Amino acid sequence: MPEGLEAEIWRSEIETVVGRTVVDAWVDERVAPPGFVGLVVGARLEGVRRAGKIVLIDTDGPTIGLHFGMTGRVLVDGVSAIDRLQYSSSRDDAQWDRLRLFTDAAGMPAVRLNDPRRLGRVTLDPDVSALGVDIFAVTPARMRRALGERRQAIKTVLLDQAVVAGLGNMCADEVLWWAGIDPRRPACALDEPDVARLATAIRRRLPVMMRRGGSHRGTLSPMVRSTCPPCERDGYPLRRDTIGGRTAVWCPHHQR
DNA sequence: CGGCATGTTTCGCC
DNA sequence: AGGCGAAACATGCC
Repeated sequence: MPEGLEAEIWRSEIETVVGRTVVDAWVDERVAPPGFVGLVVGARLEGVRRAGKIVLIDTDGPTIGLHFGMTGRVLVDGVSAIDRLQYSSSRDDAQWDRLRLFTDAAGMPAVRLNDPRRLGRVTLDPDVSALGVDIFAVTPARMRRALGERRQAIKTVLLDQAVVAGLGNMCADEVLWWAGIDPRRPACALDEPDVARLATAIRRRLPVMMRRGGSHRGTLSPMVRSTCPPCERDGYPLRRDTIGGRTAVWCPHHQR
């Protein structure tokens, strides 16, 4: 589930608890730095930012970093903003909680990080300086500069968080589909119109997907990814390949 | 049951 | 040096 789009949705949710003070906290110590609870209890939540796929909660103490891995999600005051919007078979199981921040002594957690697969992490003052251009700040010029002369497949380069911060596997396939670019092409082989179409696809499609509920809500939905039906644009059968170790779904007819 | 999964990091081999 | 693939992490789901 979690790519930059989901992180942005959760960032926005967490804004509703800014101003409160953490009166108690619990964390799964396997995914957090030593001493985490002691450092955040008593802290006042002062703001919430996002850097790529990472949510950053600023306090009058340390900044709390939320990293979601493959299956992490956030619930604010007991509600998940995303699960209401999409079919989700995953249940709300407290045994998968990795972080709970309480702002009321006797209430439910204000912020919960719930992550069955436990690939997510909770960090303090995370270093985000190596991240590339954010998904919501992409322009053709920045895209060109970010891609550089890299010879790797464009799909692989798009997933590199130091190039574009916040794109995940599903969104990368989606924007390449919209831009009509073969995911296997070397990034350095893209010409100016290619880069412009790619930047435009990121700028135009990601907000649409986010309004619909996130990375699952593109043309290349999970169902489409698993069944590879005819391409919605031209009817040619979609194809599935492994590129850079990740599954890529694409249309060999219009993506060139 | 076998295989796959929205992510990241590490290790070994060119 | 840098690119690349495989493995590891951990567990639910089809």
